[in-house]
Amino acid sequence: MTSSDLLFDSRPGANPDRSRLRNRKAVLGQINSAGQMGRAAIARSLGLSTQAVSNIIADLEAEGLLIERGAQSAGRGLPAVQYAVNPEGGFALGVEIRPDVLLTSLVDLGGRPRATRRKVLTDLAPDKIVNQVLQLRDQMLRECGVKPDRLLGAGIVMPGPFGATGLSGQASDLPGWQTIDVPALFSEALERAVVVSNDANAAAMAERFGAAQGLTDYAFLYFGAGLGLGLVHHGQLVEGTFGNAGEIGNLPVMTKHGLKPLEQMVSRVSAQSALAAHGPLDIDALDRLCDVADPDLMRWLETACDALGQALGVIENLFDPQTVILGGAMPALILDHLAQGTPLPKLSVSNRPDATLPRLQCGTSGRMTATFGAAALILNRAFTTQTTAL
Amino acid sequence: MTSSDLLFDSRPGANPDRSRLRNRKAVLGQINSAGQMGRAAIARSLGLSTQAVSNIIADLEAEGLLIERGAQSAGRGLPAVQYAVNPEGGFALGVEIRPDVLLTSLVDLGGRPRATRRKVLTDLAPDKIVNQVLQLRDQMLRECGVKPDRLLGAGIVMPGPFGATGLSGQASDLPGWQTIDVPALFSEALERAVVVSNDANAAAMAERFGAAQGLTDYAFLYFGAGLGLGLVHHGQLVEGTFGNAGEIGNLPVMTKHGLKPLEQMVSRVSAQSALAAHGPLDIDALDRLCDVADPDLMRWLETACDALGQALGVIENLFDPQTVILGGAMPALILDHLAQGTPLPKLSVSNRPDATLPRLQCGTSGRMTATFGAAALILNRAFTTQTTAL
DNA sequence: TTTAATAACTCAACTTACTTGAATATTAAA
DNA sequence: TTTAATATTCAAGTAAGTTGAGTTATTAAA
Repeated sequence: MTSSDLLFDSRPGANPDRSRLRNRKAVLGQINSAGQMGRAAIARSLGLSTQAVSNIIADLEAEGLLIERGAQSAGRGLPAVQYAVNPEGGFALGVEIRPDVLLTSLVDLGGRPRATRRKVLTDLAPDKIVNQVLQLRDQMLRECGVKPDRLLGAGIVMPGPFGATGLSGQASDLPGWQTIDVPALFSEALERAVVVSNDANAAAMAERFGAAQGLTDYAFLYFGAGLGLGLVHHGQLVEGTFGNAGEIGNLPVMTKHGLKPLEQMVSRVSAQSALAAHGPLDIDALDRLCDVADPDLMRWLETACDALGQALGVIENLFDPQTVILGGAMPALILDHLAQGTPLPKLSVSNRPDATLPRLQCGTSGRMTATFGAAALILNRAFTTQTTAL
Repeated sequence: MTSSDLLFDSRPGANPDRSRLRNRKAVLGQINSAGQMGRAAIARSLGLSTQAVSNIIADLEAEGLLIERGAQSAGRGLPAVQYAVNPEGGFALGVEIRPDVLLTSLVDLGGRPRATRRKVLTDLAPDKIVNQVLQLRDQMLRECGVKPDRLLGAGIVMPGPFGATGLSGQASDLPGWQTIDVPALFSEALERAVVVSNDANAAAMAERFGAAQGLTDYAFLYFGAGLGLGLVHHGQLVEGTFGNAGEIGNLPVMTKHGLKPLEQMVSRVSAQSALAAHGPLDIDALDRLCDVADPDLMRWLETACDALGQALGVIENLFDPQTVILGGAMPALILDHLAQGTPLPKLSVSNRPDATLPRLQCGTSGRMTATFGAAALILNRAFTTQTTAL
């Protein structure tokens, strides 16, 4: 069994092969979310015998997916030999296709980005983009000295919503891609497992190696051009029937000027238009304005926080998440302001006197979070078993 | 292995025992959602060998969980012997505890209610209620001639939200139950598997044997005293960190009189208060008013439909469900009016030209849907494997 | 009508991966 | 120093799914 076999295969029926695969993922996932662990502790947490875990660890270590971390004494008894995920054990390619630009990343098994590329797009034709991706993949693999066979797969992020919906036909759509079988296209070209999702979902997955490490139920509010929501339930994305769950941009919120769509109050575009007097502003310009506490920006922040608070109430009451994470293509300073300044709704199931996690917090992977998240979609496949229920 | 072993045990690690259990559930679940199936077809759908399915079917049939339905020819080749779930094979107890009344049901493995009981509560003390439940269980088992060992488990429905939250302290709370370990309480008394959830979640599960048969992703809007939402993702409930997901009652909706909480516009209580001039109205009285198209009720319906349409937009855009189902303690006529009269939001990911399912429809299990659903929580355990991911 | 193709199903032997129980090593507490 | 607790490995045992050959029933073509 090679490491790329770790991905996919999730038919409902269990047989020795698939059980083995499942257990390997469970062991890796457990170690990943705990940082490091010993055989016996893993066995207990998974409900397996230590012998079984021992065998699996031997395999995973031989394949380079795990590394020994020495023994750690914890009270009476023989100290347990600790194992951790070997970041060098595998890599995932992250691809984010936007109407204007192609972003790629190479992320290691530890969730750390090792290389990134940014390429302005002039031709959106699928085969052109596939070729660019192949080139960028090779560049990044070479740059990092990674052997191609260590590449587990690729995650592709594309603008949603997918298919013909009441929200389609927006500026974010990629012309010429509507009728394409995207997973097949990339999977054939890359000869690897491929997962496709939207930016908010990918960003949510990226946080499994950041703010959401060890969490199983959380939401991610993603700032792209607009605003998207990524939902994680039991460690898996809630993508919806057609992959369009989390379209929160049109959520109506109350403002001084009546009801407005959320993303008209809370998004990069909304900030930019509130600051139109300053001329065209990119993210860095916004960052500088925030740094000097520009009054126009502060006013926008106030209205944004208010709107965000309303959205937070809806998200919390509908999902009851462990936490809600903010991130995306916004200056970290502004995200901080939002996370700190947003009024936490009182009428919420998350308004608990005994809460241990913050109800709203910032993500850890910065502006490229969706591009890294694209890769995290694949990494998640190595750490968990997908469940095709019913 | 006895049939009650079918429930629970869902540790992450796979071993022969658990794989067997998993496969048994998968076979049962597949047959249940398809109605009837042959060995080979099941094997294909689950990714198992026909031999494995054959062995499992032999066991399940011997245990009385499956019944043969004769051979069915489909093209060339030996006709496949069809199997269906034997409704008599197992039963689940449904218990709904409200502040004023105790409702119970006995539901067979086919999802059909076989007996119900309703008992006005004067004493809410946990031990008193447990005793009542034991009595009602025995009554119902006797009435239906069901042997006690055919009882798989019990689902308990209680008013949410659970734990101390910003929404707690409402009228629906059960005094004296806040600090109780409810699953343990009933599980010890009944000596059976016990699942606890809220009314909306239970109602959602009830529809797996009704309007949502064969569906894996849908939402259920439940009319109780207020309004609740049950979310089903990949055939499993999305209950949230503390079991409080789906608290949609406080969702702000726009009305002629400004923003109002959804359940102030769409709920039995809201209908009753809109019709206060008619004096106190129970569900049957509402039904009669609807039947004669009472103008006050029609006016209420109009505002309710408008509010419901807004909520529907939020649900659809956040979850992208296959369908949204309406049900609960409301007259069927009113539910029909709501399902028909609610404006389907245009700005929605569910607004698809090629949609095959209705975006909004009525459930099939009537007023007792939460009580039946309580039992369905258990039945669902017999047909699917829970996944404790990460 | 005969024959070939197709598909479902069973039997018996085989394989795989987990479990069990005994043995050993290491640490902390008595 | 002794005892209890815990981690780990080894070797044998077990359970469940797979494989491949053979049987039976049905459709479609010769």
